[in-house]
Amino acid sequence: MEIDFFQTIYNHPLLRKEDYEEISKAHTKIEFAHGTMLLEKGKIAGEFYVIEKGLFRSFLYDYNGNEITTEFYCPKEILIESFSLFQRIPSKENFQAISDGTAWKIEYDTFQELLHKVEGFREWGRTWATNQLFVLKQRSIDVVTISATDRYLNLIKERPQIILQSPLKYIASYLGITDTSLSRIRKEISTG
Amino acid sequence: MEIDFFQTIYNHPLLRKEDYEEISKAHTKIEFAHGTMLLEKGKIAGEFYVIEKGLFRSFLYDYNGNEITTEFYCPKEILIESFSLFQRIPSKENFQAISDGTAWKIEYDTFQELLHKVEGFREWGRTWATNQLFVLKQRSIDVVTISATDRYLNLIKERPQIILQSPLKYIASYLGITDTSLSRIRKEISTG
DNA sequence: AAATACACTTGCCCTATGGCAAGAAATGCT
DNA sequence: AGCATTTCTTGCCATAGGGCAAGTGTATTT
Repeated sequence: MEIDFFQTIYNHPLLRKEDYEEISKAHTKIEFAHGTMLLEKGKIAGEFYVIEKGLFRSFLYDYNGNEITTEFYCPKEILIESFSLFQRIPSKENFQAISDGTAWKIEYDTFQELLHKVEGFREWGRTWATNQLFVLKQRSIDVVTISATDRYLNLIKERPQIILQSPLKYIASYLGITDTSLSRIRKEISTG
Repeated sequence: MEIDFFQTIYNHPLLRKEDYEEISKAHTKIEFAHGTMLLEKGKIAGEFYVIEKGLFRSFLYDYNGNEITTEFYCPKEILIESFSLFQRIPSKENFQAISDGTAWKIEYDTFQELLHKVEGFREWGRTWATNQLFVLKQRSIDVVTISATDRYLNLIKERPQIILQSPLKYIASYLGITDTSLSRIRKEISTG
C-alpha cells in the first residue's frame, strides 16, 4: 500500500515502520466527483479524510444567508470537522469537493482503535491538534491585521493551487468580501 | 493557601488532593493596577496567569492602525498567550489590565516542572488546549453567522461583567465595529 | 470647587463595499 | 459544432458603517 504517502502525512518521531503498516491498513481509498458533499451541517461526522488529489472546501451561511467559504483543503491535508468526529456533535459546517478528487478515509471506529493501539499515532494527533489551534489563531489575527488585497496576494504566493482551481466566489468569501469586490481587486493588482 | 480556588480552576479527575497542594504552591499572588501591561507584542511570555479579580483584555492593531480588542479575561479564567509561553516565540498580541485586579501567576520554569511531575496537571492542560480550539473555532463562526447587534446581546447575557466594567470602545472593537456604531446599536436596542 | 481627563452620544458627511444586472468569456455537454 | 451553463467583469446606484467633531456627562485629581 501507499506507505510512503502515509509516512509523509503522519510524520512523528515515535512512529516506526510497523506502525505505518498498521496505519496504512486502516485507510480506504475513496473518489469524489466535483460538487459532492462530504459532510453536511447538523450531521455527525463518521470519517476522517486525507486528501490525495483535488480541492475541497468547508463553508457555512452568514447572517444574511450568503455562503461563506471557511477553509480550503489541498492534497496531503487532513479534512475533518474534528469536534463533530471526536465529540460526536453535529457538524457546524458543510464540506464539499470543488473538483474531482481522491482521498483516503478512516472510519470513526477504526480511528479510535488506532489511537488506542498506536502511541505514536496518538502523539501525532495531539501535535496536529496543537497545530490546528496555532493556524486558526493566526488566521483570526490575519483577518484584522492584513487587508483583503494583501491576504489575496498571500494566498497566490502560498497556496496557488487554490487560485487556479477554485471559482472566484469561493475565494472572495474566504477573504471576507464579495466576488464583485475581488474582481475589482484583481483589476487593481494587474493594472498596478 | 487557596486550595479551593485552585480546585475549581484545575478541575480534572486525575488530580488528587496532594496534587492540588503542589499546584497551589506553584502560584504567586500578583496585583495589577488599571492599565498595566502584562505582556506586549513581540516579547516572549514568561508567566502563566489565573485571574482572581478584575478585568483584562488582549488587543492588537489592525491594518489601519486601530486598536482591536481580541478577548476579555474575567475572574477564574486563564490568561496566557499559549504559543508565546510554550513555544518561546514572540507574542502576537498585547495583554492589559482594564481594571485594578489580582491574579495568581506561575513562572515558566515552575510550570514546566508541574507539567512534568503531575500527570493530572498535564492532562488538565491538554483538555484546556482542546477547549481553547473549540472556543476559538466557535468564535470565528459566530463572527460571520451572527450580526454585531446579536453578538452584543449575547455578550450582555453571557458575560455581563464585561459590559459593566469595560469602556465601550473595547467592546466595540471586540465586536468588529467602532464605538460610534455600538453607541447607535445601544440606542436601537433601548428604543425598540 | 475647579480643572482635567475620559466616556458616551449624536449629527453631518463621506467612502468603501454590496446588490443588481448586463455583457463577455470560458467551460462543459450533447 | 452549437447550445447551455457557469464564471468573471464592469457600470450604476444604494447603503451601512466609519471619520470627525461638538456637546454632554461622569470620574478623578489637586
